[in-house]
Amino acid sequence: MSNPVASSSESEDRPESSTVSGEAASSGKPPTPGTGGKVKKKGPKRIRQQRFAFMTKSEIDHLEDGYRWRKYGQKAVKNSPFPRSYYRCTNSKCTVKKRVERSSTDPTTVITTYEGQHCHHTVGFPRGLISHESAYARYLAPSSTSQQFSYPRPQFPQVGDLGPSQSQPQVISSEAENQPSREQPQTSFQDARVDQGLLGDIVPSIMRN
DNA sequence: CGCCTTTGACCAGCGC
DNA sequence: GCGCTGGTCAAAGGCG
Repeated sequence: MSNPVASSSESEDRPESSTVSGEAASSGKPPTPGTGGKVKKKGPKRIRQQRFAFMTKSEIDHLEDGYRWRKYGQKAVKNSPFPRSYYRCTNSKCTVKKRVERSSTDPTTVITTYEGQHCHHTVGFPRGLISHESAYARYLAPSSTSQQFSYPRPQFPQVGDLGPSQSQPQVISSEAENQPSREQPQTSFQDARVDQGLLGDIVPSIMRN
């Protein structure tokens, strides 16, 4: 069985202590023209933002979540024939970023990683689309999400469990690096609430029919 | 006209 | 010290 979770967790489990987004420095974004130094200027220490990764069985790379995203980059990922896309919330006040990549082991599985938290509400569904990701929009929503998520163990749900129930995102990794004491064995992860609440949002009536 | 997508190049961090 | 990978920015083009 090809358990995409393994591969996905790999990408999230790796020591990317540096691959964090320092919106403070990033937002500074000094033009530094002429010399060609157009790349972002990193601060002395990047602050890890709250990350939230999950997998979704879908053929669509870019899933709607109620927010508007602007693609700002795409890179080929090693060990994966599929490129990774980088999205950023179009809201200038919002620094949330999103990475979308397909599982190399399961082309039908899309791994989405949210970084940061939305400082605004959804803009509705500009494209008239509703997707399962809307559930995660709630996660990122400032009004409904204050708790931090963290998996102390690499025990992620198995997508295979989904079976025919496709289009259901599976939380594969979530961490709140922002927390000074991220060592919270018993996090406030409302499994039940999340599970139920998510499913309710994940599979709206429109999709359940 | 405005917004979004695409592509190339550059830099920083990490590993060997 | 060098090389590789990941991540981000900037410019141009296309579409609505």
